[in-house]
Amino acid sequence: MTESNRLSMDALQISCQNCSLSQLCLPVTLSVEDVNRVDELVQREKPLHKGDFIYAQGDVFKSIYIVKSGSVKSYITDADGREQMLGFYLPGDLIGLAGVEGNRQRCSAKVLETSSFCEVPFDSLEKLASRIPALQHQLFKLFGKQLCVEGEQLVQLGQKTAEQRVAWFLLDLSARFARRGLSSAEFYLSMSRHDIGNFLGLAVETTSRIFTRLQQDGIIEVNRKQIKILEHDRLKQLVES
Amino acid sequence: MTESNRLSMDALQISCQNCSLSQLCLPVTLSVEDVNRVDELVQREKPLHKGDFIYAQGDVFKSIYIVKSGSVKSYITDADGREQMLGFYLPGDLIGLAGVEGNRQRCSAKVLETSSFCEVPFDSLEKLASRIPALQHQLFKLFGKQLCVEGEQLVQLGQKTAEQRVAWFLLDLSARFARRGLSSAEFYLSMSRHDIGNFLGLAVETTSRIFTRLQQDGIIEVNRKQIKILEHDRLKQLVES
DNA sequence: CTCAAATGTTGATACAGATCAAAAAAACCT
DNA sequence: AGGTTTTTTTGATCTGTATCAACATTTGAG
Repeated sequence: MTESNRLSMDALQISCQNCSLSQLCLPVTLSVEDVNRVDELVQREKPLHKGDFIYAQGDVFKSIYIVKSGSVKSYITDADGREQMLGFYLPGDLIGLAGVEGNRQRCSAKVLETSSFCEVPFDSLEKLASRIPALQHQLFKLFGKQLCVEGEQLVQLGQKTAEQRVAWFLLDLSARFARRGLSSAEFYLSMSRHDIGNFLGLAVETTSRIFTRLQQDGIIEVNRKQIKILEHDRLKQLVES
Repeated sequence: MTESNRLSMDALQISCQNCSLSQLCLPVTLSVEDVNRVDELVQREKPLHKGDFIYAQGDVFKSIYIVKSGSVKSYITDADGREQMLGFYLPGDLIGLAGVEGNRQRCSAKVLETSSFCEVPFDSLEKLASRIPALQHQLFKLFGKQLCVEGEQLVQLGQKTAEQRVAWFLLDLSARFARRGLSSAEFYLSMSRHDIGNFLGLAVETTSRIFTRLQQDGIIEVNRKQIKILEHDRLKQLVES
């Protein structure tokens, strides 16, 4: 296959029109022309690798990003250098919205495994949004969704036991994989135990112990980073009890 | 003073044009005409009293609200009935943004003391925003700001000790009062110790003890709900240590 | 004004989860 | 492949904060 061939195939494959993720990041009835207008804004860079930054805390805010493949973690580093995980992002998820305020990225976004992205310059997107009401509405909804996600996280950190937090974490991921057409019962954790613990406000050791305990109880099966949920219902019970 | 007199004075007083809070909720250079267009959307209802709901979790999302006077708490009630405080709102603060997602209020907003509000129907605001780019931009920024606020909260809940959380809480309020032209050193807490504890992920007893300890250490002076910050710097040190 | 209910404070105790320590397992180099 | 580093697991101990209990204070209702 010649280089030009590959390029044209890529160009064909990569457009919002036929992107399987568009139901996640553009779940709105935009006309074909409108989708194409959005599509024209999208910059598709080379894939990034594990440990690479999409952006770092303090960077000038320019674009938002949509995960096309792979996964990403975002976290805040506070005054005394400690990190607080804010979230993990899967294909179709949007990253960087909080940056609008103050024109600076409020957190760092680091790639957990080789991943690719769509980059959308926010000022262009804004301009387009004021011409396409449905797009504007969609953007507001995406902001609102992010607020809900963080609200749910606050509930977890504020009230739940270590076991409940881990159970919630697994169920949340499970549901998110399911929405992407992947197995809700068996999946791979691209983030470290340390990251999971930090995200949930727990020490690494506690996180590890809970995984072990859930396995001993026959609720999940853990194989390193591969997780199998054996008893979805009991996991759910744990979270709500 | 006749009834009609009072009404007209109210009408005069209450407009975005001359509202002292507009720098908080509309901090953007909109033209006089544009501000008036926003103003036309604003519904100003009678004040609500302590314990009244602005909206309850699950209500259909219709409007966003700006606190004009008084204060408000917002919280999520989860499956097993426990509440998690999401935030406290002061004059100029916006409430209800998270509701855009799913068209339902994601949390309840309850009035902490007699308070008044501006209600802005969101669909009208959206329509106006697509005609006024600066307004659209401002709305995006307000969403972004809310995301930052919640991100900061996650850092607090995830990493800090009880003492650090209370110190942060006091400094945060202090700064917010200051931005409203009120004293940053002395203020009134309209929320209960229970609410503060819940917000910070602490038991009431712990919260109360920390207030006492901070007072014993000469850092603050507590008189029931009246707080005086004596040593702003030591408070700041606590948060960052 | 008086009593009941709600809110706040203080003390004693228990325990979940942090921290310390060390070994085991994986991942990463060159 | 072999050696180094990183990540994960497991065990022992410690501690901050929750919980339980009791009392004090404030608020609110009639």
